[in-house]
Amino acid sequence: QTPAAADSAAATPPPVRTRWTPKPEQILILESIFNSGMVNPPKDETVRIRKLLEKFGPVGDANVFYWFQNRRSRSRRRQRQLQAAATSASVGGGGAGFSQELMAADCYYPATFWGSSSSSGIQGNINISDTNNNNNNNNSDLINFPASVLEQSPKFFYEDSSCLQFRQPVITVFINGMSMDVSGGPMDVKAAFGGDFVVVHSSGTAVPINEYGFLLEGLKPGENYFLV
Amino acid sequence: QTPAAADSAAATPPPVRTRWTPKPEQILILESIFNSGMVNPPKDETVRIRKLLEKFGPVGDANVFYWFQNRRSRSRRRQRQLQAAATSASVGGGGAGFSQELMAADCYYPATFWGSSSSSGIQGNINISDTNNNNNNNNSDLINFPASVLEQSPKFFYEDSSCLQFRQPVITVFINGMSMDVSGGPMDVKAAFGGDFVVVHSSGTAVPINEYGFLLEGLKPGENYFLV
DNA sequence: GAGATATGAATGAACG
DNA sequence: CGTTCATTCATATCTC
Repeated sequence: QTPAAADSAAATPPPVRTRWTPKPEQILILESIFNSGMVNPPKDETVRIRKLLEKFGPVGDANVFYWFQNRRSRSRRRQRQLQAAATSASVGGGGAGFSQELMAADCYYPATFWGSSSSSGIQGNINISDTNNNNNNNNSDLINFPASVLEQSPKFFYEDSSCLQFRQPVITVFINGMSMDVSGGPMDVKAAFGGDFVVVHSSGTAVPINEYGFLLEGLKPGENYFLV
Repeated sequence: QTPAAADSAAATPPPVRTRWTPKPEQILILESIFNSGMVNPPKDETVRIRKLLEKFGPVGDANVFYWFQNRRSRSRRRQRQLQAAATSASVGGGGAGFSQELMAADCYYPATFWGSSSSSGIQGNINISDTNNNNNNNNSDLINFPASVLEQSPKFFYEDSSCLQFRQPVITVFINGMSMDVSGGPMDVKAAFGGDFVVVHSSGTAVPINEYGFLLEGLKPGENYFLV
């Protein structure tokens, strides 16, 4: 039953969750299975797991499947992240940021694929989602712009130190008669001027571009060009 | 679900989760990057951004990743919302070459752009994850830096002198009859003009915007536009 | 300081 | 599997 239903609104007392929200007990079970090494349960295992989980609340095979998929994916990502973090050196400030999750060991498992390669239906059953989205919540969500941000204007950069960023010289040229500052090196015409223009020098010769739309050479400071 | 309540433990032992609170300077930087068109920075870019932000306070790659993810999501939703609100406006129109395209305001775009169409490979999309390897090369012989990486409104333009600089050529156009300097590349309409306008060229055609409310292409120097 | 809002973080569900 | 989207949760921030 979709919210549509035509009839009058009002109804939506039934707290229909569009997406599965695992109960703490379910998470505990899933977590322990995962941590035991079974990070990628075959289909039949998935079904068993689902049945186990059902004792604590509605859940479908697909939910279990997705859970493991996400768990593997995110666990691995985190692993990589901090691996990389270790690689990168110091930098003072050391970041903040990351969340908890102590890092359940990501122990890989032989990997038994189920269902052959990929997808193909994960199985069609289920889902809790029986529907609906509902929600009458109307949240307004207007924009926003950190007003406070605009106020405090700071002077940024002025001190650099570790930022190997190469910067390209900015030169001043005349485009269609107007003075303009542009990158001194080869540039992406479309990105810079907003369209696939042919840049023509005042002498009448067009500035050559490569197959990607980049100027092969930078413009010459103080010269006049036209966008055609 | 509240962490409490669960008899047995849940999956979040550490109840104290302090969240990153970006400094005004950091927000300004992030906003300018986003508004410049880089709405979905690849992993390496994310790292660079994080390093830049670190000058103003502790921050991790994950924070940057989440920031862009949330920014895209919320910007997109907002855009969708007001597009829906505008749907009621006459749509088809047929012919008169004028009003017709006023509402063509929303042409979806692939999503990761900023290299503009063809930039050669800088873009890719990855995220925090990335794995590995790859990236071998880096000898770009062409690209240097996405030209579209920049700064957006000429007003704030911290001509700094250090690293990473986001700046795009500024062009002069006429908006509602007034001469005005704007970013030459794709820009965030709302951020630039202060409202969700449809930018109409003097020829009567509307300048297309993407799902985030960004102009797909920059304005043309010296041309006349109207905000509707 | 309770309620409303802005927004960082987390995660289920897809897609390719 | 990596990536991305849509929601949801939780907290920082602001207001009266």
